[in-house]
Amino acid sequence: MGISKIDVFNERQNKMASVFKALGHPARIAIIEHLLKVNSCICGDIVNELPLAQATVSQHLKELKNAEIIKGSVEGNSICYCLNPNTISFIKEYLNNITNTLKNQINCC
Amino acid sequence: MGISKIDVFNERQNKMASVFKALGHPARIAIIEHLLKVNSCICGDIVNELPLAQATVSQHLKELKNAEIIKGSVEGNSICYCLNPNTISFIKEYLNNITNTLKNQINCC
DNA sequence: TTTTAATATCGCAATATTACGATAAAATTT
DNA sequence: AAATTTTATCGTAATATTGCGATATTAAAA
Repeated sequence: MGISKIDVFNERQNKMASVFKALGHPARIAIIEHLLKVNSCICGDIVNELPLAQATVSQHLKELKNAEIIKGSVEGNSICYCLNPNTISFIKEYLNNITNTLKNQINCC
Repeated sequence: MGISKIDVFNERQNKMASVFKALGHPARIAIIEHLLKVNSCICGDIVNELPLAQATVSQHLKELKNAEIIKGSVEGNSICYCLNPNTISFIKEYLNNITNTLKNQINCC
């Protein structure tokens, strides 16, 4: 017991959940906001920006990369990170669908 | 160790993370999609729609309610649930800000 | 080639989440 | 009032996440 029953949900549901889950931690939100703030790709100063150990930041970056929320490319002896606009758009589209469906809906609450 | 360091991040970051976290489980995505599918509020048949025990569904509903993603109101001896459009809009705005900032950004990845 | 710098991974402890049976609570029906 | 229906909560086991020190890896610099 206690194991997530991801096999009983469809692929889209699992995909959406995993993207949202990746966004569901303040450290990862902070990473995203830092990437936005510097107005370019980041090659190497993310660790210094966060009040977390290097190993921890690396783990969070990995999760954001797995969810394709950020992209990373090797640049010399550091790695450049930036947001993946495709995934942001993907989430926005999902939410737009929700909003559009809600518009035509009879709500009692 | 291992405890989330939510105290070192700002309020907005923690708020965003908690909303995304609430969306970060396929069962909760399925609940949301079911609420959309029936095209109205749901008074009582969520449990039968999901391949999960009643206690588990109740727990997921609670999390969605805590994150203000759904609203619930008592209706006779059942409870009516529907999506909270405000929270959906809140998330969309956050993502719009990201997209807008990305537009003016020099990306190297 | 050795040193340095930047990231990633391992291993572990602490904590959180997930799932569900059992039971409680509250309103409806009989 | 007793039975039924609906939802919430408790307790607990299984699993997942978080955080970090230690260590590995990889590339640049000296």
